[in-house]
Amino acid sequence: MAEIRVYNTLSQEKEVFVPRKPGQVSIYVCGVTPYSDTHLGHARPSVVWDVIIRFFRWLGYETLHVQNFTDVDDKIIKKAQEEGVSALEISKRYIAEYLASMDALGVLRADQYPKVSEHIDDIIKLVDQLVRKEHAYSANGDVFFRVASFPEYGKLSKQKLEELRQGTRFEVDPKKKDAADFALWKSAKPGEPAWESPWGEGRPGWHIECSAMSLKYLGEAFDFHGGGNDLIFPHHENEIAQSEAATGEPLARYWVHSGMITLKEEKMSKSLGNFISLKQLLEKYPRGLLRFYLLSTHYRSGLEYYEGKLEEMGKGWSRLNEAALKLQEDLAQAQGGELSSLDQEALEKLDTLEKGIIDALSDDFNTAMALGVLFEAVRDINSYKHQGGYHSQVLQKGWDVLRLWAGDILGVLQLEKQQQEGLTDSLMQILLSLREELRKQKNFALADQIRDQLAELGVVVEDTPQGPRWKV
RNA sequence: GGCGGCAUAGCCAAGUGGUAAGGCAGAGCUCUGCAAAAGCUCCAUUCCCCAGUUCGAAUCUGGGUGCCGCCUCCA
Repeated sequence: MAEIRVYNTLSQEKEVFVPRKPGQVSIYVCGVTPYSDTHLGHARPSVVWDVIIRFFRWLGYETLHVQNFTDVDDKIIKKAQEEGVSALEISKRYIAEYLASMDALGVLRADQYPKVSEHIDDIIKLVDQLVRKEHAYSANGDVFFRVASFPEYGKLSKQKLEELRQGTRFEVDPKKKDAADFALWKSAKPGEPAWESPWGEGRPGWHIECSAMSLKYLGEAFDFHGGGNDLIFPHHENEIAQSEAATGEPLARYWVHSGMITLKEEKMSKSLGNFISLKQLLEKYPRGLLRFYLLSTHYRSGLEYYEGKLEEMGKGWSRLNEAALKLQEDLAQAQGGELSSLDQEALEKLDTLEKGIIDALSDDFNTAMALGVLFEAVRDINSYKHQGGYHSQVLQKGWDVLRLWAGDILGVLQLEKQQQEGLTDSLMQILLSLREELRKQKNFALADQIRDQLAELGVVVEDTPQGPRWKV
């Protein structure tokens, strides 16, 4: 089994991955607060973790993937009040929207999607435990985490407690004993969702849900905790404090954070109002291209989005996709027989390249490099065919490599023709065979007219030695 | 102000001590009725700047400069 190296935000170094339990990988990825449409920024961690999980499975690991929905939150409540519906109704709507978008992106479903609203008891128990251990205190129905009681506070974000106290830009809640303390439980305000608790009616603060739910579904010291790097502070820092103060065990072994998507060099976010809706992108671009774009840069780097970016990337992507598509067609006509030196050489190259892909993904999930190697494979395969190679073993190997890595693991291929009924296919067959007849009769004027008019509809016809192909 | 990160060709982007992957764009050629697709060749003596360590640095150290993120809800 290949050695996996992972950059751990906690140690700020690449570390060799050693699972908590041999052969098993446990993963908690912070999900979304469902109060508005899913945007491109949300797609990044989802697709990155999708690839990581697919890769681990290919390596033979059993994976357990938990992703939460923070469905009790100020923004949801506000939205609900604006629309005059219940908070639950809002979160339900946007959870469905989120899952539909992720399905459309080809992201595998998590094993569990725990919601705050369904884990109030677990949260209360955890808060209570922290209060008993004097890591937390109640004040007029609120409960705060006593940051000073956890000496390692700041270890993830590399913040010093003193700096944090000074850096507070907001008015400090006078009920807090320390400016850096944070709420575990908030007392109920009129008209807001509230639950009974030992401290009176109220609801959980942000952060505590992830501690409670990750503990419940994954236990202590699970393998990976992930999310966008904007969650490092305060969210993940506070999770660590809560969980580790309560259990005395590490929360997670490896902290993996993905970079932000920026728009005009500014972070894409709901609060800035500069987000690109995922739903809109999915209507406009193929799923495979979207994933190709998201995976074209290392997951920790920032990724710029701008109008026309997908079009630019589309040219490269379609070369990769077309190569796979053609290979699939070629397989039907492939020939067997003895392997020539050309065949032999091609097989060896493909073998080396496949190892390169595995190495790239093993080294901190370097999808950008894996894609680079896949392009080399495409060039080699095309070149092989250009030289007259047609051996089934080689074509099969090429197809296997592309299908597995570009297809099954990275998920950037789009092999099915998009939005295309069987009827269109049949009609195109008729049209193209007629055009072939015209070309045989050297009636190029008419043949070109057909091709040009199809092009106007967005249908591209290519005349190849194996006959005409078409694509949208 | 504190913390973290980044700076590689016109653009996107790998590369963490051994002499610059890959993609797009561009130039030439092959194939082709023409086109498209595909292939071949070319396209960074050089990696923001300045010092240093080293036989050797894009890669390590120190100092600049610029940009991004976090410190407030955020993927």
